[in-house]
Amino acid sequence: MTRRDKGSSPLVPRVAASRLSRYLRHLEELEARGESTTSSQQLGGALGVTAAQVRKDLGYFGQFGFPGLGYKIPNLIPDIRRVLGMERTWNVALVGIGNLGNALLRYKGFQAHGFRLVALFDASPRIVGRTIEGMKVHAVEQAARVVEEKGVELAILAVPASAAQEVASRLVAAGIRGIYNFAPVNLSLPEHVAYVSIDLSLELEQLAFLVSHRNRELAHRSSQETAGSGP
Amino acid sequence: MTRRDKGSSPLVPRVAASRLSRYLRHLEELEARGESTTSSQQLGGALGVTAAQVRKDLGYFGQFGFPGLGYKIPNLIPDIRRVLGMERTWNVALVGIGNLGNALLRYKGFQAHGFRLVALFDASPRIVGRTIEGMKVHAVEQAARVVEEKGVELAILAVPASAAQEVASRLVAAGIRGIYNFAPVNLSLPEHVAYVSIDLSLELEQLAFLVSHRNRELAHRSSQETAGSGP
DNA sequence: TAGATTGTTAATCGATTAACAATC
DNA sequence: TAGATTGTTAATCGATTAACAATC
Repeated sequence: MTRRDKGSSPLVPRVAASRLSRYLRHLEELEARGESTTSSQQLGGALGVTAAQVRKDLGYFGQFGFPGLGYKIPNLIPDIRRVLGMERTWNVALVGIGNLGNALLRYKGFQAHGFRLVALFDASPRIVGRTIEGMKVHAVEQAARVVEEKGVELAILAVPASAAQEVASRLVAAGIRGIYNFAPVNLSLPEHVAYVSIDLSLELEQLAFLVSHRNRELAHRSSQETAGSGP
Repeated sequence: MTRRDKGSSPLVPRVAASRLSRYLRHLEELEARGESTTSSQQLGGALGVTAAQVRKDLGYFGQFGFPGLGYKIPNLIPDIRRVLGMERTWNVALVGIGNLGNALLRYKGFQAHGFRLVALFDASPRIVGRTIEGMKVHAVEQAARVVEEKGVELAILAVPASAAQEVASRLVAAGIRGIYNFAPVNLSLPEHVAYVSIDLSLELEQLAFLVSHRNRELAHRSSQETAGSGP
């Protein structure tokens, strides 16, 4: 229970970085529309956060704006990219070519955002050795060599829950620096390896929860009136 | 800026419900292993949250435990299921059969968790009318009819960002009650429609951010020693 | 009974919002 | 200059943790 990591986390709230990505998205859109400046007010308004929040979030990383004028979009975009580590391309491996893996493999969204898929891995001997989308599928045992050869930095983990921890450990041993996990398990990883997890079923369950709940609320409200004017 | 919704949100912290899903997962695993009781201590330990957090989260929804004894797994599982609205099956439509949609279509995870895919939609005339996995693909224009006929309650939205808002509005008009959105846009939906959003690229960007950051940290630390013993 | 563990209230912590001096 | 908007400090809000009486 000792709070040893006091110094490593408190500067930047975890959610601030995630909002930064959203700001970036929107700024790119504004730029595409030919806009050249914006303000915390405008940016926040578009994304449903307060102007203060926008300024605070940016403030964690530097001073990017001009009092009285706002933010210059052509400057702010690369500034945020730099902060997010997106001024460069990241080499990514996909591990697990099942249903989900196959989809992610063909998903164009990652490439569009500065990620390059450079290696494929799978456990099944029926798949290992095959070539998919121009890439050879390697056995996970080959991770160390392939990671080295291809300069893989991040791994997308789309293997069954039962295999996830073992595969993750192997990837860590192979020198991977971040894991994007789709398996519904809590991986235990060394501190120096970054970790983002998405549980697709869990999120859908959350939606079911919200729907059930919203019902109860509405049932409650309907004692007054039906379908009030939403904001 | 008027806080009108004071009464609608404060009782249950948004994250508590999401932890509930994780508790449920772990409890199911414990049950499969033949365990019959657990404690907030044990449950929290396994998932990386404090015992107090576990008790608090459950406390939002009722009293499920027995002082001195802990929780009875065969009771707690259905209790949480009920809270989450997972004591029943949900009928789901998949909208958008592109790369991602195709994957989600074949993804077995949802079925395993009480969701049933009952309808497919797409905008492309090349796909509409085809049968995939035993389901006919409908045009989005048919949403109202199909939603009614098949009893669709939730929709998985896997369409391009540019189409997302329009399709979402159509689904809402068709009577859908919740949207699980994979398009990287902020949908604006009426209050009575629940909404969960996942942005796959954004999350990967977060991973890149974490890796970049962790580097800076390590670089900092390495002025003292290389690769200290992590907790 | 003694030991264990809950449910819940109070204390702490962190993140969001408001406010405002600095400044373009 | 006057008006606008930043960066940042202080105030508020909400969520997490600690503590402990109730109770099995």
